[in-house]
Amino acid sequence: MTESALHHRLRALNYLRDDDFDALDALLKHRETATSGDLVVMEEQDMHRTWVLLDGWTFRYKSFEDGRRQVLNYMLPGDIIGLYSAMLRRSDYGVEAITPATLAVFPSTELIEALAHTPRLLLAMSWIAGQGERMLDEQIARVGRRAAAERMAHLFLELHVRLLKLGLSREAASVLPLTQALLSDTLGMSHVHANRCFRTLTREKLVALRDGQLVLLDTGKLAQRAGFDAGYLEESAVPLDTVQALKT
Amino acid sequence: MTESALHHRLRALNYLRDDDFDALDALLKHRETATSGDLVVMEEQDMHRTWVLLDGWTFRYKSFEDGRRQVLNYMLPGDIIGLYSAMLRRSDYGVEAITPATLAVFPSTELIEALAHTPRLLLAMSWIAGQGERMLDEQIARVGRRAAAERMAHLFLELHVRLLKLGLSREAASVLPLTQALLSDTLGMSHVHANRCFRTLTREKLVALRDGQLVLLDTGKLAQRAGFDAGYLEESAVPLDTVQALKT
DNA sequence: CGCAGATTTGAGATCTGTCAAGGGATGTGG
DNA sequence: CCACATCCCTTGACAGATCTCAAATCTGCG
Repeated sequence: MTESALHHRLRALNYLRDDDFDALDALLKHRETATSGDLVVMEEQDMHRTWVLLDGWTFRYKSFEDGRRQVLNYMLPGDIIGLYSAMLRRSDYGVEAITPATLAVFPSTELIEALAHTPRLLLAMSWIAGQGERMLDEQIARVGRRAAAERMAHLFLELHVRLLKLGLSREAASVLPLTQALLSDTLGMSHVHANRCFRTLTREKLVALRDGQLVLLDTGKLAQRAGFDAGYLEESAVPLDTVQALKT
Repeated sequence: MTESALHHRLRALNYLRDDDFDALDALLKHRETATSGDLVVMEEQDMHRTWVLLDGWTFRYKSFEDGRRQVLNYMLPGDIIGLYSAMLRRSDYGVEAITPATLAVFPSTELIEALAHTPRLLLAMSWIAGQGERMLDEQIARVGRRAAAERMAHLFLELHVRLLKLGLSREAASVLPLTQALLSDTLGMSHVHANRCFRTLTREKLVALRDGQLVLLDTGKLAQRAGFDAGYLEESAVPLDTVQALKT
């Protein structure tokens, strides 16, 4: 089994043991693939499964009866989809693939069982869940309290930093597989206004469309433009005394 | 020890045993009180503790350098503050009491330890975390994709339904301890506009200010006004097969 | 009484949405 | 190869929503 982004992320925690990883690997046996536009999770669908995104981009969203849609967050390799599936009867959200994607999928009950027997893995999963919640917090603040163009620049930087941490991008720039319609649904604005904001950033030479791809040109200036502080993305190690408690 | 809102909430799950509750009670020994306006958690503060709100209202927020502020969610009795504290070095958010409040407080490491030894409690806590995330999701959709007055009506209903479930309100109406400034920071609008939306709802006889208190007059019409669907607040029981996995 | 905080309102500037239309790229079927 | 459809990006014009600035009222409190 190849080393997945999740493995890499967990290994950085520096306290999981081989048998913890064995328990994880046992979950990740079954694979699924999705192509761009495929639904991984349908809204209102019964959720008995959990996914680990191994490769590709997906996003989680809610849609309204009248067609409006709100993107909640983006999931990149190493992210977990449906961590709470075992606890929730139905999903309130949908998950769709942006790029071709590979996922590991398993019954949520198996996750619960695994966590119940490997407390260090439990700690690690909680840490991942905590990371996810911090990004949801920031999405709320972004949509609620930032100006439209700053919202966009801020989102770009969040994704850039996440890609950097995953080794999927270079320091200077990132390429994002996002359409302006998707951006507008993420940032809570019309697609026309999303285009206006994007064009503004383009004229400022901060971003560009090259061969139909969204390219970040100057992440430093973007950060300044957005008032971006990557603190909420820091994957700080767990304090040692917390780990001590789990030396079974 | 009196039966807390958290106990009541967990008891409704119908699968926790006495020893699970014992483990919980062991955590809840130490109490804190806060008065209106007190900070329970400071932004940027080191977080080694977790709180269980026993009584009163608090809210969680992020603030910007320039004074802007975004409320992320409201916490009512039975809610947990800092569930991920053990994993995160610093808090990215603050927590402030709206009303006089009583909280149980304990080192986050104790929570981890307790969860590692009582898998059913782990499942229950994950369930609570899942509830919390569903409300964050809805807050994103509310702020991102609803019109201002609908945002407000929608928030009112979320709080009303939560109060109902807690037995802290009557079916017909609720009284909310929120100022319009706080509402504006929750809904992502200026306090002037919050007032205008509120006045609109007032003129429609859906809400009122009585003796300085925010009163919901007609939750049925409010729900219609907001396109409110309480589905995301349903605390559905865990499927039986999930629980089976934990019959140790 | 004076002060601080909360609510309320008006006026004008600015932001954002809707409607409408056009262009470019891509893919499919004939 | 062309005709056509589809999807995405782009722009202009106008209407409507929302923000900022400013000021007035009210309440509770010391």
